[in-house]
Amino acid sequence: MDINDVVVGSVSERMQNDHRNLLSVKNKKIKKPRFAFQTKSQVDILDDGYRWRKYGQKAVKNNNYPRSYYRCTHEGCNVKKQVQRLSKDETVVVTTYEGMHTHPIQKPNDNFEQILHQMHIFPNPPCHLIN
DNA sequence: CGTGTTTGACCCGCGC
DNA sequence: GCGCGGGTCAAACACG
Repeated sequence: MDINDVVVGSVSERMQNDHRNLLSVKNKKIKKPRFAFQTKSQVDILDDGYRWRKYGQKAVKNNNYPRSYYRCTHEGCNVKKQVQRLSKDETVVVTTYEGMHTHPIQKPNDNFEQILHQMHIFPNPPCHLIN
């Protein structure tokens, strides 16, 4: 995919509450970092340099396309990510990262630098919505 | 043979 | 208490 296809914007639709997120919010102000962004790509496999292992796939309401759940395969790195495709626009893919990587990238990827750069630009769009 | 995907079952919180 | 929606597990399978 082309980096130019990355759409810089916040996710309009609110993501589901995470159990752990609710817990941490309840206990403290600690909120798990959650970065969501949309990409315009034919393929929903966005390789950002990390190794992802799919652990689930569920259908989404109001959406004909399923949502895929991925987890970082690195030991001790419990970063999760879910990829969802909009039924409205098949070419738009919503990618939501959960947690932060604490290890170097395992796979060189030129696009990743730029994607990371894009991600750094955004704060946490749905942050206030989650809390 | 090691690693990642598929896919139905399972679990849990919530609303009725 | 039960059903449902959403998230995860894990065994079987695919592929290099």
